[in-house]
Amino acid sequence: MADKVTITDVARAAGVSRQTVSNTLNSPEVVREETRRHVLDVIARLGYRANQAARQMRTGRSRLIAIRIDPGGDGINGSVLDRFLHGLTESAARAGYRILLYTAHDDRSEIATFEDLIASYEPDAFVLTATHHDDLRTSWLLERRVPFVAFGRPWSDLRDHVARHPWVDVDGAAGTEAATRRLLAAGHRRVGFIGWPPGSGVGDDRRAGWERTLAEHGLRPDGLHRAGEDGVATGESAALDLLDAGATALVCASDSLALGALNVAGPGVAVTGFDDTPVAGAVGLTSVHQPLGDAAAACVALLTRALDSAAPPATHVLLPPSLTVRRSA
Amino acid sequence: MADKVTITDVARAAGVSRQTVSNTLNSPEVVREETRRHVLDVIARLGYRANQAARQMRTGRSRLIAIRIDPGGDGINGSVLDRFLHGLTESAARAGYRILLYTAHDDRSEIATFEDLIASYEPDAFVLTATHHDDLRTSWLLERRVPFVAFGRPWSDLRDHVARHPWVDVDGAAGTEAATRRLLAAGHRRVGFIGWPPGSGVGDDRRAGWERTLAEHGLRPDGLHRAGEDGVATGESAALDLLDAGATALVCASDSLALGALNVAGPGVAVTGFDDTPVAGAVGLTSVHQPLGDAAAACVALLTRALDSAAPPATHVLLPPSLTVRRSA
DNA sequence: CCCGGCAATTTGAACGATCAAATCATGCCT
DNA sequence: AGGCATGATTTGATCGTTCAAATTGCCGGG
Repeated sequence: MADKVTITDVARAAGVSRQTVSNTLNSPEVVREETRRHVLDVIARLGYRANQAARQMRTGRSRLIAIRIDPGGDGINGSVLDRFLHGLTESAARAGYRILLYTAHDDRSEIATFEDLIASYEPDAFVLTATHHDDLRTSWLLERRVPFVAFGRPWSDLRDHVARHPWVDVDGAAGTEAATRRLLAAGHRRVGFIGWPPGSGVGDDRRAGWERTLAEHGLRPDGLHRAGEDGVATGESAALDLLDAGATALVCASDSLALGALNVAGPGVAVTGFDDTPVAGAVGLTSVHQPLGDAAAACVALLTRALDSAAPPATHVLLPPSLTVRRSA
Repeated sequence: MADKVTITDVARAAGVSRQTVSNTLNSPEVVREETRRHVLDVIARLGYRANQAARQMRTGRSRLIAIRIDPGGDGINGSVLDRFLHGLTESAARAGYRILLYTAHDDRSEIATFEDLIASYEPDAFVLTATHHDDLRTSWLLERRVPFVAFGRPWSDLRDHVARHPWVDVDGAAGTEAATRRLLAAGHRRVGFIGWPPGSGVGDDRRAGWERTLAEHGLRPDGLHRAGEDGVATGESAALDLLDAGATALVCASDSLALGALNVAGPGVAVTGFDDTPVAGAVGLTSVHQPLGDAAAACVALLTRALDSAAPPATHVLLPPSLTVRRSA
C-alpha cells in the first residue's frame, strides 16, 4: 500500500495551511480563486483523498448507508433485491455514499443490529426493505430520529405513518392494472387472478389493481380469484382451478405463481407474472417490470435531501411499473 | 439518537482509567480479574460500544471488507452472487467485519475504485469475484500488498499465481462429473454436453468433468459437445442438435442452457443444469448445487487468517458441489 | 497617519480510541 | 530493611480531519 497522503502533506506541498486545503474542498467560496486552483492542483498531483475515519470523528458523518441483505430468498423473486442493491450502490456512490450490508432474522434482531451499527460504524442512514404490518423497525428509528427511507410503503397505520417517514415504492396496483387492461384489450373477458392470502400489503395492492380494472370494464371478479403461498405449486393448482371456472387469461402476483400457471395452461391461455425476474425472460413470460434502478435512485435522493437539510420533510415516491410483453400474453 | 457513550464515560463510571477499559476489551489478560469483571459490568450497563472511526484512526483497521456487486446479471445466474453475498455478510459479521459494496464496469474502473476506497474508507480487504484470464485486479492488489481473496480460481498463469494469492472456488469439474456419473448409472450411454465457447476458465472446467467421466467409462465425447453464448436460446438449438446426434441425456454448464434444453427435450431425455438457481427448483431441473454459504465462510476464514498473522500464507480452498436431484434427471 | 472593517489565511483544540512509556503497588529475596 | 522484579493501572501523545477563534494583510475614510 502506497504511503497515505494526508491533508498536512498537501498543505506543506502547496505552501498553505491544513485549513486552507480543507476549505478548498469543503467551503471553496471562502478561498481566494488563485489559491483554490493551486491547492486543487497539488491535491490532484499527490492524489490526496480525505480520510473518512478522521472526517467522521470530527463531523459525525460516516457517509455510509446501511441496508439488510436477505438470504437468496424463497426463490424466483430473490433477484429483485439484488437488482435494487446494485442500483442503490451506484446511486449512493454518485452522491458520495457507500453501502454497508448487514443481516438479521427478524425485526427484533434487526433492531439489535441498528444499535450495534449506530454505536460503532455510525451509518448516516438506513434503507429498510420488506416493510410489513406493525413494523417495529420504523417506530424504533423514528423515535431515535435516525434518518431512513423505506423501500415499500408502510402498510400499517397508513393515516399516521404515511407522512411520518420517507418511502419509495412501486405501484403494484398500477402494474396489475396494466396487465389486466392488456388482456381485456386482447378480447379476454374472464381474466383470473392468482395471489397471496389477504393481509400482506403488497399482495392486496396487486390484487386491487386487477379488481378495479375489471370493475371499470363492468366485469365482476367473483370466482375468478385464488390465493395461496407463493410458489410454483400454488400457481399450478390455482390455475387449474380457475381454468375450470372458465378463465381464459391469468394475472399473477409473482413470477413464481405465473410459472406454475404456465405449466398447466394450454397454448390459448394468456398468463402474466410480476417482477420480471430472469425466469420470465427465460420462459417468455409477460411480466410487470419494476423500475428498481429508479427506485434505488429515489431512495438515495430522499436520503440525501433529509441528510442535507436540517428539517427532513418526509416525502414519498410512488413509481409506475411497466409491462414487459413476451410470448405468454 | 441517544447520546453516545464513550470510553471516557465508562472509565469515569467504573472509577478506572480509559486505558483500563480499553485493555479489558482488547487485552483482557493484562487486567486483574476483578477489575475486568467490574468494567465489563459497567460497559454492559451503559451499553458502550467502541467507536469504529476512532479505533480505525489509531489502529489503521477499519474492519471493513469490500466487494463489488454486479448488475442483476445476464439472467438466471444472477442470484448466485446474491446468495454468496448473504453468506459473506453473515460470516463476516461473526468475525467482526462488515461488508462494503461498490460497483465497477471493468477491471480498470474497479482499480480506480480500489484507490478511492483504500484512501478514504481503508477497507481491510477485498473479495474479488468473476476472476478471469489476465486479471488486472489481482496483480494490482498483489503489488500493493492489499489483502484480498478471490472467489474463483485464478485462471491465467496458473503456475505462478496458484500460490500467489488466496482463493476459494467450487470444483466445477467435480459437479459435472457427478451429474454425468449419475446419468451413466441410469443407463444412458450417449450423454451430451452443452457449454460455452472455450477460453473461459469456468466453462472449460465444467466441460472437463463431463469429458473425463465419459473417458473413465470408456466412452468417447466426439460429436456430443456443443457450445455457445449462455442463454436459453443456445440451450434450445444445441439440445436439438445433440438429440439429432443421438444423445439421450444432456449435461449443461448453466441452468439457462439447461432450461433451453428442457424446452425441446422429450420426456425421456434427462437434463441437468448447473448452479441450482431458483428456476431449477421451479421447473424441477436437476442441477449442480454450489455451497455458496461455505464458500463465503471460507473466504472470510482466509481473510481473517491473513489479517491476523503478519505473514499471510496464500492458501486456497476448493469446495465440492453437490447434486440436487429433481424430476428432470 | 491611524484605525475600523473585511477578506484570506492560520492556529489551537477537539473528536474517541489505542500505543508506548511512566507510575504505582506488591511481594520476595538477600 | 532495602532493592528489585513483576503485575496492574495511569498518563501523555497521536492518528487526520474540521470547527471556532485568532491573526494577517489590505483598503479606504476621517
